Amino acid sequence: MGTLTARTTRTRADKFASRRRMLAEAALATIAERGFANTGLREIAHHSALSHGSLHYYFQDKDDLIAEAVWLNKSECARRYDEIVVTSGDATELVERVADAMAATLRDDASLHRLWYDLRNQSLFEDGFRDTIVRIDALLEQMVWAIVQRHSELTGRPPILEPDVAYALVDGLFQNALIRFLRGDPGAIDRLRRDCAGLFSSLT
Amino acid sequence: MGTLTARTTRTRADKFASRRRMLAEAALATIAERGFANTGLREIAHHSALSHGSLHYYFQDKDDLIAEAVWLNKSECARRYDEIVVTSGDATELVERVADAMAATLRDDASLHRLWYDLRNQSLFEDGFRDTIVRIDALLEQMVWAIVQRHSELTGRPPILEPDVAYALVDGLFQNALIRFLRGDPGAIDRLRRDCAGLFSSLT
DNA sequence: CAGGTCTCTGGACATCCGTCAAGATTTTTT
DNA sequence: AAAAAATCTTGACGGATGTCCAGAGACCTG
Repeated sequence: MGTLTARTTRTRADKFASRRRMLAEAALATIAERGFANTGLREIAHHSALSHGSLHYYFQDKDDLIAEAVWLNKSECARRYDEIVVTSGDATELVERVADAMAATLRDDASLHRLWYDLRNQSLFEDGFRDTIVRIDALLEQMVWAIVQRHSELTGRPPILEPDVAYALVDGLFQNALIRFLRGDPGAIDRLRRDCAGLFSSLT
Repeated sequence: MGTLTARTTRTRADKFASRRRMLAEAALATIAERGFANTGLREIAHHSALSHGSLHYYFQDKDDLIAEAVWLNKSECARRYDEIVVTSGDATELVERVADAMAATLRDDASLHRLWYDLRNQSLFEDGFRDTIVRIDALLEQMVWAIVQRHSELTGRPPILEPDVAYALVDGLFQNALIRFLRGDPGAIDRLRRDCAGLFSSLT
C-alpha cells in the first residue's frame, strides 16, 4: 500500500466529512418536505449532487443518514438560545427575546420542526436512530432549563418546577402551535409568542 | 330487484357495521404494535378473521380504515373523564381522580397513545385522515377544558388560561411522560400523576 | 506515464406496498 | 330448489423500497 502524507489524509478526511454533511443536508431538506416514511433514498439523492448508490458509500444505512441529518439540524438549533441567555440583562428582556426566537423559528422552520417530531415518534417504534433522538431530547431539555435558571437568577425567585417538567410544558406549547400553524392558522405565531412569554414568566 | 324487508336490511347494515368495527379493532391493535408506516394491510388482515382483499370491501382505502380505527379508540377515550368531572365533589378530589386516570391510561394503553401521536404527526404530511385527527384533537381539547371549568366551579377561581393553551400544556406533560415510559422509565407513571395534579391545580 | 487507491454510477436483487378484479363461497330471496 | 345478491379469497398488477455490486472514472503516488 502506498504511504500517504499527513496532508493528504487530512484533506481526504475533510472531503469525506464535507460530503457527508452535504448529503445529510440534502436528506434533511427532502425528508422535511414529505416525511420520513414517504421519502426514499433515491429521492434524497435526487436533491443532492450524487446518485442513490453513493449514499451507502458515505453512510452505513438509511438510519445512519437520517441520524446524521437530524443531529446536524437540531444540535445547532438547541444552541441558538445560548446567546440570548447570556446577554439578556433583565428578566423581561430574557423572556421577550426567547419568546420572539421561538415564534420566529416556528414561522421560518416549521417543516424542520415537523420533521423532528416525526423522527422522535418513529424512534418509539424502531431503534434505528433512537440514541441520537434521545441525545437531542436531552439537549433541548437543557436548553429550556438554562433559560429557566437564568430567569431565576434575574428575578431572584427559585424555579418552581423540575427540568423535565419545564421542558414538557414548553414542548407542549410549541408542538401545539406548530400543529395549528401547519393546519393553516397564521395567528399561531403570535399566540405562541404570548403564551411562551407567559409560561416562562411563571416558571420561577 | 328483490324487495327486502326492513328487518333484513337492518341486520345487513348491522352486520356490515360490526364487521367494520372488528376490522378497525384489528387494525388498531396491529398498527399500535409496529407503527403506521411499518404496517401493511396484509398484516392487519392477518390479525383479523378475514383476508387482505376484504379490507377494500369494507373500507375505501387504507386511510379510511385507519381513520375508523383511531376514531373508534380515541373518541371513546376522550369521554372517559366525563364521569369524573360530573361526580367529583370538591377540587382536590377532581384533580386527584383525573391525575390517577391519566397515570392509569399511560400505564395500560401506552402503545395506543403512541399510535395516536404517530397518526397525528402523519396527518401533518398527508391529508388522508387529517379531518378525523382534527376532530379528535378538538375533542381532547374540550375534555381538558371541561376539567378546568369544573375545577374553576369548585374552587370559585376563574381559569387563568384559554382552552387551547391548557390543552397544549396537558398534552405536553402527557406526551413527555409517555416517551419516558416507553424508553424504559417506569417512574414516569407516578411523576405524571404528580405533575398532572400540580398543573390542573394551578390552572385556575 | 503506469499502477493503485478513492469515488461514484447505474442497474440488479428480493421484498414489500396498496389496489383491484375474477371467481369461489355463502347467504338470502323468489 | 333455483336464482340472485352479498361476502370473501386468491392471485396478480405496477411501483417503490433498501441494499448490494460490478465496473467506470477520477485522482494521487511512485
